[in-house]
Amino acid sequence: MPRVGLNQQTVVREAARLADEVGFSQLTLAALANRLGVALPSLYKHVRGADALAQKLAALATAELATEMTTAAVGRSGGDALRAMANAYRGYAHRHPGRYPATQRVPDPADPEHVEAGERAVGAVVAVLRGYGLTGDDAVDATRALRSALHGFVTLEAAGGFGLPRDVDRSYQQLIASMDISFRSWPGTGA
Amino acid sequence: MPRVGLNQQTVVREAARLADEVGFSQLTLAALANRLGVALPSLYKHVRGADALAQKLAALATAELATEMTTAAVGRSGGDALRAMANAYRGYAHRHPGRYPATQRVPDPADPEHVEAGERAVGAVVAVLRGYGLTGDDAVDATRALRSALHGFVTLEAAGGFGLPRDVDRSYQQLIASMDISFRSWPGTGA
DNA sequence: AAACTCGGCTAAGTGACTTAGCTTTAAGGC
DNA sequence: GCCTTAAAGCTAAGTCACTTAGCCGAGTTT
Repeated sequence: MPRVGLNQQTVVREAARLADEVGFSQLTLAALANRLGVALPSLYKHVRGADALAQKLAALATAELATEMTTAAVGRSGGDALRAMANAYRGYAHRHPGRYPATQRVPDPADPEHVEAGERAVGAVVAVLRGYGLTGDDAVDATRALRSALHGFVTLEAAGGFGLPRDVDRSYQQLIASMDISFRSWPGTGA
Repeated sequence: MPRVGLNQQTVVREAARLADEVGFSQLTLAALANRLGVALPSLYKHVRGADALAQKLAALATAELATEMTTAAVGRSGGDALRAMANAYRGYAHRHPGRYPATQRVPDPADPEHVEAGERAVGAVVAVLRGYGLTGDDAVDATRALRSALHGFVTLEAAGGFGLPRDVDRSYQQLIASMDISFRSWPGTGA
């Protein structure tokens, strides 16, 4: 039997592609093995199992998302940076519907790349909020608020929770605009 | 063999209890059958299968959540109503960690009770927003924003995405306060 | 060329869901 | 009070996904 020449990276990358096609919850080792042209148990030479694959996929997707968020915000500030980053966030979820859910997995402390990717993602948000003068506790609260809003919107949208998809773009822009207003007069700032 | 005397309602109610104990994703027909004192295939006399059970559980949980949201907001208005409803929302998710994820399933058009429950939940939000003078397109956008924020926060919190759980309560109150500010000067209102 | 590593394989076991088909309970008609 | 019958329970068996064990040959190293 000729060797296919897999390694962990090729396996995880193909898993990401497959997840985007069939959905994260439909990602199965059998389908992945089939796609890679090997028998299913052969995958265990490269990943420790289904859960470990999901974790590695999370690390990959989180790193990609963090990069796109950072890139979008660079060279901008305030509402401009916020809009760019928020649109990058939702754009990633749209382009990678299978990878996005993976990013919600809490980083594995045993995987430095995963931890670093998570820190970069949060760091991108914190950097944007610093442009609003938010630091310390306020930055923590505001970061959580922004993450909640973005993640919640994208998740509900993906789940089909918004009825007709017609005006979803506009609703998202309004959400961003409302967050912009909130951050300018953040509750804890003046009081 | 004496009959246990199950029906669909008892099965779904027990599934809800079990889900709260072991988690929605760990809810299994085998465990449920064991809990009810019957063999696994016997459950098929009452529910059509695992997916149908999840849908019925979604209908139950959505109805409960809608009731709690409505009850919390009744007799209040503006920021008062918003705070009460938001706290009821998160409170339900805390008290019923297994049922809450079920509420994210889009209502099954073939299940009138499920559809009605979903409408009541959205109706509760819309009613609160009417207290801010938000109607029409603005109400649609604001409803989506509020649902996104609440759902996103609760989901990230449940997933352990907020690091130390110490100040999560305060962050939630700040989120609500920021939504209150947003709704008072909703982006689309004045412009 | 021999040896060794390692990436592939087959075989086999577990747990979850599902279907098919049988049995027996319990209710209702006669 | 018996007989019929719908339905609630059961066992048996099949599918699918994940996992482990252990074999074998390809490719590299010496």
